[in-house]
Amino acid sequence: MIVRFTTTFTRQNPTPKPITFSSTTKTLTPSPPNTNINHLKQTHANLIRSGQISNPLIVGKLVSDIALSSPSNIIYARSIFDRIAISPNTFTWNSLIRAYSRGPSPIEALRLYLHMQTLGYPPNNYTFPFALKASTESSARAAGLALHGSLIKRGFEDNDVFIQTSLIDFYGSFGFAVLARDLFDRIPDRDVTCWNALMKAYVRSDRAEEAVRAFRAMTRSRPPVRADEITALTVASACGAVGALDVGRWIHGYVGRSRLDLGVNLGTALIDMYAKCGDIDAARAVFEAVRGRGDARAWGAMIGGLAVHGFAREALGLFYDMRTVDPDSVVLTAALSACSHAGLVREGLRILYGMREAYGVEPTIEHYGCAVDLLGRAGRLSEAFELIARMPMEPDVVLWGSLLVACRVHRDVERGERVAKEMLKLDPEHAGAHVFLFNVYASAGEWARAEHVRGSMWDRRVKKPPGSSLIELGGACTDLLRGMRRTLRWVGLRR
DNA sequence: TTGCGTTATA
Repeated sequence: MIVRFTTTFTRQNPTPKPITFSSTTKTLTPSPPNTNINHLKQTHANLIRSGQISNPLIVGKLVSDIALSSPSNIIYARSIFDRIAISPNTFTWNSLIRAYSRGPSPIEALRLYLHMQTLGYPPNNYTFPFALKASTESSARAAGLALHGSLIKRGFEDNDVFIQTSLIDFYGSFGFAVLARDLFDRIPDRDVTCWNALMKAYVRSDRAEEAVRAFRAMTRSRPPVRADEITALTVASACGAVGALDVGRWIHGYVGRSRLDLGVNLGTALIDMYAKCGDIDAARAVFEAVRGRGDARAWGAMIGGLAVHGFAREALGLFYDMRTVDPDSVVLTAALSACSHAGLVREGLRILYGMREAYGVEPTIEHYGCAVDLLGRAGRLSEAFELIARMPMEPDVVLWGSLLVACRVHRDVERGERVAKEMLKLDPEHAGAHVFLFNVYASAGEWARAEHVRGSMWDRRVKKPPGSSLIELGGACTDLLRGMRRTLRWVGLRR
């Protein structure tokens, strides 16, 4: 195999160029993997010819570039790594750990991290951000905590902003906003990235108001820290989460004023923010500015936004308008949800059954869930059950949950009871399923069974979370009760 | 050689 690359290469390029691929491959990385990997294979061949394959620094870069070019190439990279005749250095280990941490099996990065140490290679300051990323990606909380301990012992906690940012992200991803904040406060020279990580930590801990507050603090900090696209995108998603339309509009204006590039990523975040805050016209306007960029995510945000605003026809029109962009799994979910909201059963089922062939997207449980919701809302409950029986995967609580709502709306007590019982098998503490069963038994006068359900709720300490509504008041969102109190204070009816 | 990144269902 290697020989074949070598001959191809020699025929095309009799005089191999000096090894400058570190800069060329960097620019190649975003291009489609098939073309990219051929270049990398040539580079690999070239290295073998020139004998530089035994240079650990150069091989490390090659391994890294191949592994990062596409997740499917990690195996190829690994095979080179495993064959390095002389012992690999820490750089090479880091490169592979980095690649795995961003690929489909980040846990492999943690295995390598342990492995390098059993072979006597100590991790350095570059190793920890990758290993922490791998812990975050694979939800390996214990591993991340161990890494934190290990890096403290090695004295990296206080003097490396990359490691500190990775730690903020790690704790933030588990919802430990206080720990993230604590780490952040101890960073002497804060750059944009660690501010961004802090804001993201707040968003992930359901404290989006804090994220917005942190953003304001960042703009006022000394020395000044300039916001970048990721700042704007994170703040926009925070605004969407709490419905803070005023701040959302302001960040949109800020993007224009500070000449930040409104690329697809930022555009997608703004579309979603406006849609979630109820300003669908503003969402449409942003979408028009970025729709030509050929990114399925922007389309997904727009189609989904239109669907929840009741513009199902427009959403589907947009979906069928996708010519140059291939719909991804999310776009198809959004299209199905549009059908669901508009009661377009046949259209939705056609999308579900045709998606593999038409778009090459394998239906997931989310797609089946939408279709079950679609049938359920339309009152076609027996068909919903048939679909569940035919699915290639086991139904989850979310899927049963949408069917339970449908059973309640269409007053199908018998099926509802079955669904609620299935849900309690999967999640014995599910509040909604308990309440449903209780109401069914109580309204049928079956007090013994109703009492039994109530007892089980008591034993499991299941509590139905109280419903609440949100309103925006003075640029921030509060729950309705708090908002009303504030309003009453304003008009002088309350102190 | 490094850290932060948006979208969907219920």
